Amino acid sequence: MSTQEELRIIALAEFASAGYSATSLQRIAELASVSKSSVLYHFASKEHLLEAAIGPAIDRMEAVLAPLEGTGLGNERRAFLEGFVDFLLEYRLEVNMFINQGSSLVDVPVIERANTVVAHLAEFFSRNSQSLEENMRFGIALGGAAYMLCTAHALGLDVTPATEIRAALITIMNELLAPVSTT
Amino acid sequence: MSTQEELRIIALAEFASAGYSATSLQRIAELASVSKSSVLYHFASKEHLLEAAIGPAIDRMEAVLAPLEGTGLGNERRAFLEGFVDFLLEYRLEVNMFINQGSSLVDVPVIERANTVVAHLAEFFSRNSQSLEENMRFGIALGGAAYMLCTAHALGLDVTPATEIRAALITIMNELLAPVSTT
DNA sequence: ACAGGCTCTGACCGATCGGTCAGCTAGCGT
DNA sequence: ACGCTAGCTGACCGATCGGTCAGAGCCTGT
Repeated sequence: MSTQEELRIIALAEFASAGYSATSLQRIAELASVSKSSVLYHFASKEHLLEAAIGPAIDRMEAVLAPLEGTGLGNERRAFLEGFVDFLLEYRLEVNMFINQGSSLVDVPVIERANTVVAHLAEFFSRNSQSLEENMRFGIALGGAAYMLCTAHALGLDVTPATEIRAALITIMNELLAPVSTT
Repeated sequence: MSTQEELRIIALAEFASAGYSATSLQRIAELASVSKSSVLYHFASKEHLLEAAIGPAIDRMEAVLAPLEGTGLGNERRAFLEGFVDFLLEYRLEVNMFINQGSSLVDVPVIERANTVVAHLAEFFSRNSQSLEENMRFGIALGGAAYMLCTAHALGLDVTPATEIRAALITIMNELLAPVSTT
């Protein structure tokens, strides 16, 4: 694995667990057994490193959420849900960052892009829900699923059997979103 | 309002929105229109300020979760749920901090206390659930409710009618926790 | 009038932050 | 043998961090 790719992975893990602003370039360099200068050789700045770390996840999220731009989910709801859950499972660390630091890292362009996508998602469900309670179901389902996955280990939850997790997540979220877009 | 109390409130808001490590004492001082030295006069250190800011919320959380230490919820489940939701609504900012920064602020004693309480909560539901899916329902319900409340404004959600929010939250969480401890 | 404590402040400290820069080294094409 | 480039480094920069300290201003009890 190239040094650049290794730095990307280490930075993502540290940004997600300790927080972006609490993670110094010095620490990333030490974890990768290189010098701080080397980090700044591969990535022009700390912000560029953040962008490289979470950019792919945002691209994927945009792709997953693209079908929502149309009139509605229609009969493809389950497929959308599966795609969304797969996204959560594959990009846990990045989602963890969006969830926990998305609001505090405003003014960082790449985070702004993630927030925009999430806002679109929220707007879609807000538009397709007919009451405050339905709207809250969306928030709990999506936020809760993302939150639980990211902090499960901190709660002593075992989430190793990925396929079982996936099936349970889809079932629960499907229930929560039941009233939405069944028109 | 005393300067000390004002600093506590300002610090809590900043810690919750921008993050603990991203918030400098200088900024808190400026928001309160006092000097940084004055902040450190009222609170011995940044960590003491954090403790003062979120300590009351942890006390309250411990009180709300105390009934779980026994054999189970029994027929007091709804009362517990209402107490928990009221806690979430009253201490939104503090809960936001536990959720978003609880894992990254380890080694700070007061945060450790909060994490311990949350771990107890998780352990209780883990013990009283009979499958992975039930366990995940707990995570989604509690985490999702807390998450949604704290970041609702960032998602464009309007959560001003507190009584309506409260009723909807209790309804949804009651559904999610339905299989748990109905024995 | 005066002494003492409470509140607050600016000057200052060492440490660490993100970032710059000149230069070292190894490999490779010619 | 030569020069060029990619990868990497230590020394260094100004800014900001959390925290210390001596002292100013003010209010109150005596």
